[in-house]
Amino acid sequence: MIIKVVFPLAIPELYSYQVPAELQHEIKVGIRVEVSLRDKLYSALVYEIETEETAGITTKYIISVLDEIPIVSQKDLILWKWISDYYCCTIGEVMQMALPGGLKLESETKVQAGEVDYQDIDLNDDEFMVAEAVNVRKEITISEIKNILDRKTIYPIVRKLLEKNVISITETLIEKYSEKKIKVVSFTLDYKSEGNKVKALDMIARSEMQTNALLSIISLSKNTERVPVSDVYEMSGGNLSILKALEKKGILSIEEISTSRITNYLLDDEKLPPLSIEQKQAIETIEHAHAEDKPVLVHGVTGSGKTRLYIDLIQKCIANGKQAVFLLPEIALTTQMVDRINAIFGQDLMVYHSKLNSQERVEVWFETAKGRPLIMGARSALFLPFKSLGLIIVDEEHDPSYKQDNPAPRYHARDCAIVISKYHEASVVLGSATPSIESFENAMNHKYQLVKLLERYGAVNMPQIEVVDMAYAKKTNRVKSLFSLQLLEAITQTIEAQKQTILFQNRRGFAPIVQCGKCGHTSMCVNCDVNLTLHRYFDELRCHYCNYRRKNPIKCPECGSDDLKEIGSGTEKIEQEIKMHFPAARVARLDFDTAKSKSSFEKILSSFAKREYDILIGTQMVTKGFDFDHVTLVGIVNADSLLMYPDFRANERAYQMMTQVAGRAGRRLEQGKVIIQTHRPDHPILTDVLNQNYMNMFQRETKERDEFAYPPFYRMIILELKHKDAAYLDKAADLLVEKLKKRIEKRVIGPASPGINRVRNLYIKLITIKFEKDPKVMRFIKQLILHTKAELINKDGIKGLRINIDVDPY
DNA sequence: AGCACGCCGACT
DNA sequence: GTCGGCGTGCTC
Repeated sequence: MIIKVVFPLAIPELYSYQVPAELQHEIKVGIRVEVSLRDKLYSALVYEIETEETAGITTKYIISVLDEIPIVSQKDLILWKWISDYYCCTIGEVMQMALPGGLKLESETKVQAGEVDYQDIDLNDDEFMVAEAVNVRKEITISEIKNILDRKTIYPIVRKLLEKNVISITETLIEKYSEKKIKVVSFTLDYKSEGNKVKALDMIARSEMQTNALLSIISLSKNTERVPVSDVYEMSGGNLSILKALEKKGILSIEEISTSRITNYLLDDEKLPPLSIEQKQAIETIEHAHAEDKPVLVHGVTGSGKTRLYIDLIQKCIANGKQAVFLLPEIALTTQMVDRINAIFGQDLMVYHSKLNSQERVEVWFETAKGRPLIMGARSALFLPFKSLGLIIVDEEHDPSYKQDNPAPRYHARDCAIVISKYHEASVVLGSATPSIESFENAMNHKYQLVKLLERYGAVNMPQIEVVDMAYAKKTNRVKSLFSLQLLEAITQTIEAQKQTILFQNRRGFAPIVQCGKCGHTSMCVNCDVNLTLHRYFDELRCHYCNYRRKNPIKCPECGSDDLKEIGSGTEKIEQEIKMHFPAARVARLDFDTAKSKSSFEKILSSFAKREYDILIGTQMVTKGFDFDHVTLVGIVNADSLLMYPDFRANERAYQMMTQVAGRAGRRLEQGKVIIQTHRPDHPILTDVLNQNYMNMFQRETKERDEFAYPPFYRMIILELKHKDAAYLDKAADLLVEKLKKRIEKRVIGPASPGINRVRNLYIKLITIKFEKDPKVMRFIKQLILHTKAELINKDGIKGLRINIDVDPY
C-alpha cells in the first residue's frame, strides 16, 4: 500500500510512503501518520491511498499511525484542493493555514551520551564542550548546543561526535496537545447527605481554616458535584493541605479531571428586542433566497440592526440541528459584538481568532467536529471541520482583512464562504453598511439576493455631515495648525455637552517624514524604500514595513544641522495638538502602538465606553464596528490621504472608511455630527459620503471599472516578483513578461515598480494580468503562469527570484 | 522548514 | 590557509 501525504512544511508536493502490512487496516484518508523526512520525524496527513508505486521513487515506510479517526474529512480535503488550485498554491500551504499548530508535529533532536567516554578520546575545544554538556545534563537539544557554542552552524561538530560514538541522537515526535487537568473536590459517599455535611462541620469545628473551606465547598457544590479546588481557594483562602486534611478524615475526595480550555460565559438574561417590521420582511426575503440556494447581501446602514437579523438566522439554523459560523474582521472580535452574541448563545458559542494559543485552537477544532452549534471567528474559522454546516455569516463583508495576503494561500474568506456553502449546502449571508463593489454588483445582476435595511434602529437620525475646505479655511484665517475652527468649535461644544469625540487620522506615529531644513536630507529605512516615521512617544524613527528602528537624531546625520523639520502628521501629533487646544480634556489614542496587546486594546475601548475619556484619536481601528452611546462628534482630520491611493479600489475604500467612521457618531437618542477636513472638497467621493449616497458611488465606480477593465467585470491576477538585486530583478521581470505576452499578449501589464519598490532589502516588481471572466481562460492563464514560472527557474537559470501569485488581489 | 553542500571574506 | 557565514537545492 502506497499513500500520498501532506507535510506540515513549505514543500511543494505530496510525498509517497509505503504502509507496512500490519498498519494497512488503520490507514484512512484524513488521519495523520508519523513519517521520517531527511532523518526528522513529522506528522503528515494522509491525502490519498494508492495501490501502485510511483515510478522512479524509492519510498520509505511510515513509522506509525497517529489518529484513529480522520481529523480532516474527505469533503474538507476536496475543499483544500479547490483552494490550492484556485489560489495557485500547494495543498501543504492550505493545510498550514487551516490546521491548528497543535496538530502539526515535528520531531526534536535530542543528544545523549554515546558508548565512548568523551575523556578517553581526542576532541577539539568545541567537541569537548558539547560532549561535556551532554555528560553533565544527560540529554540536550540542538538549540541548547547552539547556545553553548554561541554559533549558528553546529551540525559538523555533532556529526563528528556521532562518528566517534561519543554521543548518540534520538528523534521523538512529541504530541503538542494535551488535555488540561484540574483538581476537583467532591464529598465522599458518606457525606453526600445534608445531615452528614452538618456532622462533618461539627467534627472539624476546632479548625477555622477547614471550616471555612468546607463551608465554601458546600455552597459551591450546589450546582455541580465536583468543585474545582481553585474556586475553593478563591472563596475561602485555603490551600491544598487543608483540603488534604479533609480528605484524610474521609469527608472529601480529591481527584484530577480533564477540562476544556474553551472559555464560556453564561447566558445573559437581557431580553432580545423583537424584530421590527422591516427586519421581519428581511428575514422572509432571506429565507426565500436561501431556499433557492442564493447567497444574500444585507445592505444595512449602521445601527439598522443587522446583528438582530443574524441572531434570528443563527437561532433558526441551530434549531434545525445545523452549525453556524459567523465571520468578523479580526479586530472586531475582541469586543462588543462577541459579548452580545455570547449573551444570547452562551455555551453554544465558541470564538476562534488569532489570540488563541495552539492548545485552545486544537480544542476548538475538535469541538467543531463534534458539532458545537456556533463559531464566531476571523477568516480562518471558515476552515474548521464542521460536522454539518447550515449557515455562514460574513459581517462587514467589504473589509479588506478578509483577504489574506501573506503567506499563501492568498484567499478571500468571503469568496471562499460562497464555495464552502456549496460543499455543505449551507446558506450564506454577507452583511455591510458599505458593501464591496463586487458583492453589490453580484446583487445587481441577481447572483445574490439584496436585502436593504434602511431604518436606523430606534429611529435615530443619520449623522449630519459637514465637509470643511481647508484651503478656503486657511485663506479666511479659520485654521489653527491641523484643525479648522469649525472642528475645534464642535469639539468644544461636544465637551461642554459632556459628550464624546472621535478623531480619525489614518496614519500612526508623530510625523511620517523628518527632513533637514538645511540640506534637505530625510531619514530613510536601511532595508526598505520608505521614509522613517517619527514616533515621539518612543523617541525613535521607525519603519512601518520592516520594523527597523533607530533613535531620533538630534542633528541631521548628513550635515549636522539641528534644523530638523517634521513633515506631515500622524495620530501622535494630533494627540499632542488636541491636548494643547483642550488642556482639560481627557484624551486617549488608539493605534497599533497603544493597542499592541489584546488587553491594552480592550482597556482603551472599555475606558472610552465608560466615558473616562472625552476624545479618542485613532487610526482605522476606530472604524470597525464599535458602538459608543455617547459619541456625538466624529472628525476626519485629513480626508485627502484617503482619496489619493494609486489603486483602482481607492475610491471605494475611501467611501467605505469615511462612512464607517461617520457611523460611529450619534447612537441611540442623539443626532451625531461628522466633520471631514479636506483640500479637495469637490471630490465626488466626498459628495457621496456627504449625501450618504451609496448607489451613486456604486454606479460611478462600476462605470469606470467596466471602462478600464477592472474587477468585478474582469478578473485580475498580480504577480509579485522579489529579488535582492534590482538589475537582476528587472531582467527577470522583463523576461517573464515577454514569455507571458507571447501567449496572452494584451492581457499582460507591466512590469511596474510599486510605490514602495524595496521592502526588507528585496526589490519588488509587479506584473498585472487582466482577463475576461471565463473559467476556461482563467484556468489557462493560471497554468501558463505556473508553467512559465517553472521554466524561468529550471530552463532560464533565474536564481533567487521569489514569485508570489495573487489571484483576485484586494 | 531545515539541513547539506559549495562558494567567499575575516582571522591565525 | 581555514573557519564560519550564507545562498541554493532537496527532501518520498
